Amino acid sequence: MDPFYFGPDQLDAAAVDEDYLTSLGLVVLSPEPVAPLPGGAFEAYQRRAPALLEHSLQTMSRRYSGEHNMHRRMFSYLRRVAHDAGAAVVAAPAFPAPARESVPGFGVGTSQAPRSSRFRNIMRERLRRERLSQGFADLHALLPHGASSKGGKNDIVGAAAGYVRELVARKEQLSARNQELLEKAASRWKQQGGTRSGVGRGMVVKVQAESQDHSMALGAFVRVLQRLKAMEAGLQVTAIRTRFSAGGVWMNIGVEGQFLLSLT
Amino acid sequence: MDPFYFGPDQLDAAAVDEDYLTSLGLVVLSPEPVAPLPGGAFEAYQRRAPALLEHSLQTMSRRYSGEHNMHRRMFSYLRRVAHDAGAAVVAAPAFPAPARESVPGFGVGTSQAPRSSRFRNIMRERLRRERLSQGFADLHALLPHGASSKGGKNDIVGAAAGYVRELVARKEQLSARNQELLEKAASRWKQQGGTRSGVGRGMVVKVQAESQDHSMALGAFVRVLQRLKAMEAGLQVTAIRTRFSAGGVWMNIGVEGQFLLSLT
DNA sequence: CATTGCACGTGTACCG
DNA sequence: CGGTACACGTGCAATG
Repeated sequence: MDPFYFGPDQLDAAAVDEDYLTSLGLVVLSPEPVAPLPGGAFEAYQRRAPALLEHSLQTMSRRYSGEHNMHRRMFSYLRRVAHDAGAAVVAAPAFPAPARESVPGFGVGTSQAPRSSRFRNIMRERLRRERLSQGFADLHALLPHGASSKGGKNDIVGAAAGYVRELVARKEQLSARNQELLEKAASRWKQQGGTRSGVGRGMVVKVQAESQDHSMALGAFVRVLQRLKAMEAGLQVTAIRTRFSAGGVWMNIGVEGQFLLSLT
Repeated sequence: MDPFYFGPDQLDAAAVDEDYLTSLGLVVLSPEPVAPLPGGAFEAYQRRAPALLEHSLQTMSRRYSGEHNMHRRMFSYLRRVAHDAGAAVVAAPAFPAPARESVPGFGVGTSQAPRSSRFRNIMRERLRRERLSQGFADLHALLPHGASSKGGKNDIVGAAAGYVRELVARKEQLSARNQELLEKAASRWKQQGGTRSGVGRGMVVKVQAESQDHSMALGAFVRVLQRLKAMEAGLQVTAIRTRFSAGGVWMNIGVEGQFLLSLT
């Protein structure tokens, strides 16, 4: 009776939304109140194993095992209180939202027929949200740990966009370099012979190192050779002579062609 | 008066939520009803130009210019109807949701003080959602047109995850191939490496190439030297002797220590 | 009809 | 206290 209080449970209030309540994880069985278990919100997108497949239906929606049920218990509690204590103007406007069946035209009649549709809508929406969060978790899992540090949906999409941009750029650059390399290799093979460069004559580049650490000297030589090789234009290495001795190491490189070597 | 109907406009209902109404784009001025303009939901993530920057604050929230205002007009209409016709039990539970100020404890008193806070909360939430949709649009913009075809948030995150996976895989594969190419660019090479592992002490590693391209030979030698240098454990290079001739090039490397060289 | 998807406003938790 | 972020239930549009 008394249809005031905007009536959160305008129906019998006993077994009104039994399916809804069960959907909240508040089954009537289990007298013990499920244990609080606050669990923190969402647990920071717990990065589940890659799980390349099988995220279809099986282990889905298990993350929300004992999670936000505190909300739900509170909701149920509020609803029950609003029903029990006749007074108490607790204006809880949109908790499970009465709105008997989205029939704004007229209020009476047609009371118990469609009730299950609403419940299924709720469940569908919840599942949709859960799936989306799952997708977020998956996406967050395979982002570099540096980016998307805040672990929020917004940050995740931003970081994903940036990461995709970076990956595409890297991929294109790598592909270009690969193609260039391939092309150069094919081109070089045909371009034999022209070792006789015009103005430049042969000369010898000498590199010496006093350190006794052969490894470091090797590193230096590798760097010099890389530099030399990087100057692809009209430069030919004709000989390399290296000696590692106790007091140091030296390296003579014979080259032909004009070049300008600036060892920083 | 009459605090029943859960009171969507429990206050004076004249200039109750003037800021809220203006936020809905329903300013009192403009007698013409703003024109319907359904506009479709979200316009399928209209892929705005890349806009690498400047999506900070300027042109933001302009996408919702004349968009869902139909909803809002309906909302306002419903609220006005609920206020005018005193009866009419139109249970509109959560439209702008009365809940005078989230003060569930007691209903009377403290009526007009905090009203703006709720409005700012609404605006903040709306802006957050809008930002997230913006991120979705950005992310969707740089996905391959084939994937994420359905243009839904869920599909977008899924497609983004798949795309990232594919990009990473492609990148690694490309990098590996690049390295392999660099290593084996001229597959004509006869890399005869002295892969004498065992407990050997001093020995000579011989590398020969038949190509006349000195640059490629240099690259190969650089790589060999890098490999050698990378084996820091108990390995010493004692001498390097290289000769570049017309018919090819060879390189002898004297090493000491046990090692295991596997030139793939 | 039923289903999918989205935006909305709200309540709550966490952080300065 | 205000700020941010999330999940929630709901209404509405569009698609079968």
